[in-house]
Amino acid sequence: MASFGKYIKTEREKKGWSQTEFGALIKINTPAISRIENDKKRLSVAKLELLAELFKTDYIQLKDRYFADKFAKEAYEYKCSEKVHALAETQSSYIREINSKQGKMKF
Amino acid sequence: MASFGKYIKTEREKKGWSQTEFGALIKINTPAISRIENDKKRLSVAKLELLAELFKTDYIQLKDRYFADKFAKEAYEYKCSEKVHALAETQSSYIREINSKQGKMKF
DNA sequence: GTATTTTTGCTATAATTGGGTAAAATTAAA
DNA sequence: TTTAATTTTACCCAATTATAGCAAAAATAC
Repeated sequence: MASFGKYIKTEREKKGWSQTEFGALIKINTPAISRIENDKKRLSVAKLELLAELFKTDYIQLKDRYFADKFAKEAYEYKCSEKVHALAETQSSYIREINSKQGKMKF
Repeated sequence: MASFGKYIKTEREKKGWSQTEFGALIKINTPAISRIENDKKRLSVAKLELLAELFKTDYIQLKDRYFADKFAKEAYEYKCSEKVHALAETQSSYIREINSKQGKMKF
């Protein structure tokens, strides 16, 4: 699976939009689009909903893809072991569990 | 598996250190230790190596634990699906693959 | 060779973060 | 219960990180 940036590039091209046209739709200027597509900069999370609409794709899946890419890059940057995502999975289950029992999150 | 903050608290107590004593060793003041143990703030990544020494534990494993906690919290905060970490795993493999083929990372 | 599209450099500003001080609250000990 | 030690809260700040924009260079298409 390609990076999130490459995914955006591919989908944008499928739609036949230039970076400038696409940028106008999602309200980001052309240089920023370029940097996003080349994974030099990250699309802000706030734009994901609009992005899903523009690409006519499922928002939740898009968000998962976005964060998966983010986590993978961070894990790579900090030289985490291959086990880190499995551990994160365990940790997520734990968080879900304690938050279904008691009410709130405290972090 | 408990949060990273609770892990620190547990290990600190095993050593019989007060937050202040532990803080002196790791060079962070007492209130900050409290916030870290209660998952209100995050220990800076730069302290992980020293932390591993103090706790006499493996640095790589500690780092994995730290990032697993970070990823899990972020996934929870943004309401990612349970699939996100598995996706991240796939993404990590992809990054490792392209970086063993070509030389550098560009992100 | 010109026009369109994409990328790079640089800059300004907003947001986040890790940690600091002082003081309040809690817990333990006398 | 008073005092002493420990932990937590409220508020603040410096430094990094992110966002976003313009101008101009580079690349691609026509």
